[in-house]
Amino acid sequence: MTLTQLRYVLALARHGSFGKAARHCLVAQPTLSIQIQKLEQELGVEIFDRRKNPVTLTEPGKKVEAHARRILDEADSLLEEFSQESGEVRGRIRLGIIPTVSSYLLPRIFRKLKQKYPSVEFYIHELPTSQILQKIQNEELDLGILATPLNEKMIEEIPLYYEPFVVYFAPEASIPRKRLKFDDLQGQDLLLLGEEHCFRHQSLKICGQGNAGKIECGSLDTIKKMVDQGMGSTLLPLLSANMKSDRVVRFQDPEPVREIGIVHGKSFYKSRLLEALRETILKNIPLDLHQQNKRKLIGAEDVLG
Amino acid sequence: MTLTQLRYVLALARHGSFGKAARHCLVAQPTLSIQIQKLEQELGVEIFDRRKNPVTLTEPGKKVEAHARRILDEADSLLEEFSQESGEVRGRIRLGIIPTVSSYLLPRIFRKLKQKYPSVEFYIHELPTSQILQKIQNEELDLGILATPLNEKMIEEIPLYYEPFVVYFAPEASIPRKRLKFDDLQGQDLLLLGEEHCFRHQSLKICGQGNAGKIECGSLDTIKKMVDQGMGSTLLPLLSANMKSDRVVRFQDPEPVREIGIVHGKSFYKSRLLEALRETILKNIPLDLHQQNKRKLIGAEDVLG
DNA sequence: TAAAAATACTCCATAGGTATTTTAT
DNA sequence: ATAAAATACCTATGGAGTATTTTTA
Repeated sequence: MTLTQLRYVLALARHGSFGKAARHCLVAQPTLSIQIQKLEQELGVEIFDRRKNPVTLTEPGKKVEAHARRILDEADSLLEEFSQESGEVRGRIRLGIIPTVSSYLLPRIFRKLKQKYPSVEFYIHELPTSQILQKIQNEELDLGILATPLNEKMIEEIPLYYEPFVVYFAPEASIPRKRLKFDDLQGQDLLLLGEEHCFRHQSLKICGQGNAGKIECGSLDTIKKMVDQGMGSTLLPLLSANMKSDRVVRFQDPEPVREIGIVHGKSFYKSRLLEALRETILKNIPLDLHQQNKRKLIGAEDVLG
Repeated sequence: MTLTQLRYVLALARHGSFGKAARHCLVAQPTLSIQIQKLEQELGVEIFDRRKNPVTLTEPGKKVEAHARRILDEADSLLEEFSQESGEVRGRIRLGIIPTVSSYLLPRIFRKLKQKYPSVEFYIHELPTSQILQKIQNEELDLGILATPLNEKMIEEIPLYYEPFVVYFAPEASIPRKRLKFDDLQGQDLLLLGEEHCFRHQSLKICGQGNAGKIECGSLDTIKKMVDQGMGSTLLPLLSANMKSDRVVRFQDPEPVREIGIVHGKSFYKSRLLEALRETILKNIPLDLHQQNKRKLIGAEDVLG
């Protein structure tokens, strides 16, 4: 039994599929498969029911998972308390990041990143998805943070988190219920970002092509101000919304979410930097964004901004 | 960080020396050294102060140890709950065991051993130390359980537990105090086992050669009966004594103990069987025999029975 | 017939072993 | 001078990778 195997158990229990769990653990699917098998052999129990989809914990599996969680919580707290990132992380990293993530994610992580990895030079470019991909292939950028999955050959994806779409209502608007149903948006006139933003296209997937408003804005902050002026309502990504406002309303399950991931070219060596970045991000966003859970994934394919 | 490394931390903290800890972990000393170093590197802390003798936990080291204990407790409880000993342990084992251990240890473990490892044939021979060693070298026995350390070349030793010597007083005897001092035995006429028992020689190390009694017995059970008849007092190994009797008295620290260990010839492959046996024994003796702690070790060298 | 898990193999990092040197008492 | 820890070097287990086959919805 190894700590790694236990981490795999948690990941598989969370994500319900060997492939997804493997991607979240930054390993290949067979690696995770084999390690789970080995643990099952050692313990002499089937931990997962592979016939079900998504893959489910068996009854003894639930006990194993509970133990694993306690073990890893304790282990992580030890690593937390000390943990020197041994070989100091250094180097240069050129990062592309889409605007609807950038303004709300970077403030949460930038300071900590700088102080934890002072020997890393960060170059950050706020760009739409299409340009990020292009620059990664030209090796003008090392990493991108954007909405996934893209299913682009030549691009490696690593999922980061799942960000719910929320609705931001105009001051006068009547709010149908505390947790919106999917249909509640039909007929609403929504304020949307311009064509170059993938968030616009994802929003349209949610509310239907019909109600694309006549106004297009350049940034979410502009949109929010216009909503405040009563010019209409809009969809926002959760991290950009003021969740304390009673005009910000979430959806019922299955809540629509977008997946935010890190991408890199095939040539990019899996550096400690990537793991450091990923870790820092996950530590500084609300816990419930870590997993997809029962939420409905609004894909990013074919809607590159 | 691995579970193994954490086990090494606990062992080293317990035993205070890399060599001893390694023996208790069934690995070589450099193996343990290196793993401790690696963990220290990863955590960026000195866990142990190697200048001290015995090796001591540093301040941060104490925190690491506390974490490690919690992690391993949880991990062991998981393994306890399931753990299939995967590749079934099978085979034949010829075990020699000295009489002063045999009668009191075997009843504690034999039933459990049989039911946990039904495919193992146990052959058990109650013999004095010298014969066990001889038969191991002739490959007539696979393992021996006896008092260690022996420092015999050609014989591998693995420590098992540390068994206090206690005094069993005759019914009329006056008992000097609740916890005896080392000197309290001087002048007492002790009943002792015959020459062939190493326990006799160890007893004499404790009470001085002077007071070897005139009576020599063949077994501890005989001795106990004679003590009950008022023929004198004696020393007993803790596991053979009825600790509820108020005529059984322990020593103050540093309490004298004998080390009981498993030995085997160099050719004996380290089988799962050995580990199984060791584990079963440790699980079925009082916890405070597991470590030497502050007790005074009465060696078995030069007093082969 | 796709999508996902399992299998086959190859590779390499590293835990573990033996022999030896260094260090501290 | 002796005992213990560290170091050097080797071996081998097993974690991880890619490519492929098997399975199931």
